[in-house]
Amino acid sequence: MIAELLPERTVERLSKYRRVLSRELENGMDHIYSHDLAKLLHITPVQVRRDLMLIGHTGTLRKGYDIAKLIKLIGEIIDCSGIQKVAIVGLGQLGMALLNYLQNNKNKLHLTAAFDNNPEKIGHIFQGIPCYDEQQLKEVVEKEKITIGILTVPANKAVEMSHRMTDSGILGIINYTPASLKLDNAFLEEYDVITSLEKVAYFSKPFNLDLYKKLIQSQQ
Amino acid sequence: MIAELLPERTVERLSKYRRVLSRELENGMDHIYSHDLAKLLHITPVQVRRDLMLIGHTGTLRKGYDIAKLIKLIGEIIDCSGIQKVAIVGLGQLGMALLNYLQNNKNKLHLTAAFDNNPEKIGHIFQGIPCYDEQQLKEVVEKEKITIGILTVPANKAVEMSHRMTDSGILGIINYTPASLKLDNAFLEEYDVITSLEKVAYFSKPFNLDLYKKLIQSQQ
DNA sequence: AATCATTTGTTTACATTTTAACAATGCAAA
DNA sequence: TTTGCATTGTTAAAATGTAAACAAATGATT
Repeated sequence: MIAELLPERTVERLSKYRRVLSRELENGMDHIYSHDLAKLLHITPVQVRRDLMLIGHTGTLRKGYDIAKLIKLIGEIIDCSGIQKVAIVGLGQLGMALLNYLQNNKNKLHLTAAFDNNPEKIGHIFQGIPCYDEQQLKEVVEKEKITIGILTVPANKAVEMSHRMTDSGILGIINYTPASLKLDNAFLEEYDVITSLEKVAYFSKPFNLDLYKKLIQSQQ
Repeated sequence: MIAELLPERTVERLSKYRRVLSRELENGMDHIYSHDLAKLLHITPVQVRRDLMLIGHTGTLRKGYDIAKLIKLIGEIIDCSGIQKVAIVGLGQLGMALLNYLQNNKNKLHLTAAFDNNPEKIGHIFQGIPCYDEQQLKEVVEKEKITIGILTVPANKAVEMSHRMTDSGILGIINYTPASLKLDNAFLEEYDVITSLEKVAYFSKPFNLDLYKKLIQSQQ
C-alpha cells in the first residue's frame, strides 16, 4: 500500500496517534477531527492531516476520521504482519525498569528474553521473562527469532554487544548506553539520558529560556 | 560570548563531544582533529567544525583543537554559572533507575530530591537522595531552588504534576511519561519509550530495512 | 436555491538541520 | 624558496521536517 519509507517523525507521531485514539475509542468516540487529534498531542492540525495523507488514510468531510479504521491502518503500517520479538540486553537498573514497563504489552511487540552476565539473574524469570546468560545470546536470538534489541549494558561493553546482536540476526537496536554506535545491517535508535538532561539544562538557563520563549512566540 | 540560542542538535552534540573528549584527555591526548572527533561519534568532520564554529571555538591549523580548552568552553556554554539542581518526580521503577544512574554526577547538575506518594518511600534516602511526599513539591523545590525536573509519574498524573512543577519554579522538564504535555513557561523535552520502540519496529521490518539501507547507501 | 461555514487533502512556502564546497592558512618537503 | 598538502573556518546547497495557504467538497442556514 505504502511503497515508500515514511519520515521518521511521522512514524513517531503515528505511534502516538494510535495510543490516544485507542483511548478515545474506549471513551465511546467513533470519529475525530484533525484539529481535535492535534490538540491531544499539542501539534498542529496540518501536521495531522499531512501524516494521514502520507499513509493514505482518508477522512470524511464534516465528520472527521474514523477512529477504529485509523487505528487498524496504523497497525498495518507500524506492526509486522506476525509478531516481532524483543530482547533486553543488560538487566541492570535501567534494563529491569524497562522490563517491568514493557511486560504488559498489548501490541505486536513481545518482550521475549533478557540477557545478563550476573549469575544471580541468569536462569531466573522476571515478570514472566527469562534471563539468559549473555553467552547464549546468539543461540537464543536465533532460536526465538528475536529481531529487536534494547541495549542497556554498561557503556564499555556496548560496541561489542551491539555487533553480537546484529550478528545474531537482530535488525533493530535501541541504544540506551552513552556509547555511540554504528551498525551496518540494522536500524539504530540512540537515546542518551545524560545528553538529554544536559540539553534541558542548557535551554532552561534563565537567559536562554527567555530567548527560547521569545523564539516560540515569534513563531505564532 | 554567544548571543544567540544554539540549535538543539548542536547542544546535544556538545554534550557528547565533552564526554568523549574527557576520555581522550584522560588517555593523554591534548589535541584532536575534527575528523578524529567525528569518528568517535560516527558523524561527519564538517558537522564537528560547524558546531565548534557556532560556539566560537577555534583550533589551530595542522594541530587540531585543544581538548582541555574545548571541554572548558563547552562547560561554560552548557552548564549554569552556579549549579543547577534536579529533582526526580515519581520514584517508580524508571524513576529509581534514573536515580541510580544519575547519582554519580561529576558535573554541574546535582540530583537533589525525589518525590513520590508511596508512604514506604517517603522519608527514606536512596543513594543519598531524600524522597519527599509529592505534596511537599512546591515547598522543597522553592527552598532548594530546584530548576530541572525529571517526570516519571504514572501517565494519568503527568499533566497535573507538570503544572505543579512549573508553578513551583522548575524551568525545564524531561517527560518520560507517555502523556503529551504543553508547558508555557518552561523548556520541555519528551521521551517516549513505547514510541521509540515502535519506531524501531517499523524501520526494522525486513522490507523497510532494505529500503532504509538503500537510502543510506545512496547518500554516500 | 443560494450562500455560508467547516473540514479535508494537497500544494507551496518556511525553518531547521545536515552536507558539500572551497578559500585561507601554514607546515613540510623538495 | 616554492610547491604541495593537510586542516581549519565559512559560505552555499541539499535534505528533512513543519507550517501556511487554499481549493474542493458538503452539510447547514437563510
